[in-house]
Amino acid sequence: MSQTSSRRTSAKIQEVARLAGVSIATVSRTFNLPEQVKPATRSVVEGIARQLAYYPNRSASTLRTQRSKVLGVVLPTLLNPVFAECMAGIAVAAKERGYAIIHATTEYQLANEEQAVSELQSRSVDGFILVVSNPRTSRALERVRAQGVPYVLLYSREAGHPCISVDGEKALEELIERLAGLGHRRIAMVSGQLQASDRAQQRYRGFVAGMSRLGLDASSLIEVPFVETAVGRLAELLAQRGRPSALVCSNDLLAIRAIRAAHLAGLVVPRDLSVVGFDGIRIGEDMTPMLSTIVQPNEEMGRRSIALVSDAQSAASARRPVESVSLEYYFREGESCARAPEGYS
Amino acid sequence: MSQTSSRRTSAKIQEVARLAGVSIATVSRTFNLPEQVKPATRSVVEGIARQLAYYPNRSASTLRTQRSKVLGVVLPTLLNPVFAECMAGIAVAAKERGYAIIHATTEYQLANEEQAVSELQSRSVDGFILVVSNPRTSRALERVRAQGVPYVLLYSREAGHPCISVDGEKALEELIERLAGLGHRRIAMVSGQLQASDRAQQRYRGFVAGMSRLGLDASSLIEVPFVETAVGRLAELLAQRGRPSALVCSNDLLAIRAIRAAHLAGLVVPRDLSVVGFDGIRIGEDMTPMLSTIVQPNEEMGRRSIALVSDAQSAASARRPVESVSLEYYFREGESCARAPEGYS
DNA sequence: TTGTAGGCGTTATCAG
DNA sequence: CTGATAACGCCTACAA
Repeated sequence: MSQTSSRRTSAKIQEVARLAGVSIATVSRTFNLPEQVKPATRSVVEGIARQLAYYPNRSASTLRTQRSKVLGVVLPTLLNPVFAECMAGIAVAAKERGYAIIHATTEYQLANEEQAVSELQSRSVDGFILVVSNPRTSRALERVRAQGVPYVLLYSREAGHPCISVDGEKALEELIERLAGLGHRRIAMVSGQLQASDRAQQRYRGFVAGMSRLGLDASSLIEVPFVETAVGRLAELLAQRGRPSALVCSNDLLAIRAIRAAHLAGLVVPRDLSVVGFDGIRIGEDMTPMLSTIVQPNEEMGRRSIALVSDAQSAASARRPVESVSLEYYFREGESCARAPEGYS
Repeated sequence: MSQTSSRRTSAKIQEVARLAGVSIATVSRTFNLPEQVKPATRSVVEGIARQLAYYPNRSASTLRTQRSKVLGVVLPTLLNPVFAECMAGIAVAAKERGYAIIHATTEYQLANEEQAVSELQSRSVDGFILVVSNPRTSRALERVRAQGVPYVLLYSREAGHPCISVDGEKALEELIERLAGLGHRRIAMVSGQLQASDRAQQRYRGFVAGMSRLGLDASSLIEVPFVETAVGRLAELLAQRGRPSALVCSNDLLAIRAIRAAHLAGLVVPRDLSVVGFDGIRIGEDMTPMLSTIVQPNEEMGRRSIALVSDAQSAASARRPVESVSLEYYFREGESCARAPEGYS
């Protein structure tokens, strides 16, 4: 009953060594450098270890080797499925490579970025995976570089940093072209605060470029600072005459809200209004109408990020030129995007 | 340029001690037992520490104190927003209390539960927050108890274990009553694999109880083993005559898919079919129709779980009777649930 | 192939 | 209030 099996001796490795008739060094090697241990010895040690349910103490090992086998992940929030999906990919790949993940969310607050990095540094993570607001000005990123551990930026594309992303600018340009092909002329972009995210800026640039190229008015930018308020604000705008026939949203969460706003404004999507998102969150596929969107391989991005930092980890010294990865995106047809209404231009 | 500031001396605490003119013991105390250090000394040390950007090495501290200030979280997946929301709550509360989180997902695979726990144990977490398939048979849970660290079960309700949950059984019973009040007689329950989750079972029991109490046929259980296939399967069923007028889903993700299935079957929700979910994921509020559902306070549940284990942590010895927490749920009206079609019974 | 032993950075005990 | 000093459990030259 009383689980007071208080072993004060501890040092289970000693126990294993004793029972196996070897030194603790050999036990250690059995785990870390098995090939250096005679097979016979090894299997004895392994047997005993299993019996005693012994496994090396990670803190001790970390202290000694200066390697924690923990990676730090900093991202805005897990409440946006795009990051949850990304995290899922990260988790899988990390596990495969023997890393654990400690994450911190910034809630889109710049101040939190730096704090998150500090916290993770104090946990002596071996590397960082970061989704920052803006790589160019990020003090968090500075801190990471100062420390010299490997890192990779997710979703950003910034020369001089290892990034994993898709070309959002190009994607948006193509999207505009597609919409124009469907007869849309009045197209508005809905975005979160542009300055809060270089991803949003990237996509916005594509919007402007695409519109300009077709000679369309690219001035319709609807910035919704707080996602919570997006619906009301959008509904108002959509109720006005002269409203756009298509809404291009900077991310899927906004697109979903835009669809709701349209509904509140008495519009039917996609009959009266086309709405397209960006991110390709899975849940968009289950919605009705199914969300039309530009799909990024979020989980893969997560996986690749682990590959990158963990490779950099091993490479260590050879600080090569920084290798970024640009992945493919694609347009998911969905059902929230259709031909522009007749006589609408 | 070359960041080869290779300090071979390391031991920054020594440096701090030296510059502050004290021993490393005092430096340590300044961080851990500030009240034992003369204010004057303390501020000197703090100043130097800040200058050198010194912070205690966690691994060393963990090794010495046998406390990592890391908590382990095991949950099915982050791709279901219900767990992502929960995790968000966990993260906030953990941060407040100085804990970091390492999580592992099971992907609803029993085998992974135990492996996840082992992995986390090897990372010497100070406690566990678990969302397991079934507390009664969980070997993972056994392992945790064997180790003797504090833990708490999320979403489960099982005597003998500290649990944080809402009363899903009662909630479903009440829901049935509500639907009956709206004229629904043919009500079916849509669930994932029952045996894969005691939460689902709990809710199902409530469904049966509620139906029986009203003298309704409670035999309509639609089990969709793989969520991925839910839509197709449901659409088929909904296309048949004699279909239910209301669908009660064991979770919101299923409800969203049910709505899609209804659409594919040519039905309009809620005019032709009412659909209700369970969980209260936020995104349900942004959908059109807004998801009617039973809302659990997911983030709060996460927060409370941290409170529980971290308190148990400090209490340590006094193993009190196990205190579970049952939180309030509520029905979110939404728009996916309405009066039953005329002449439908 | 295996053993010996120093030290990773802290904390806690015990003196002073 | 402060200092000296053992561990904490492991890894890795270096020796054997």
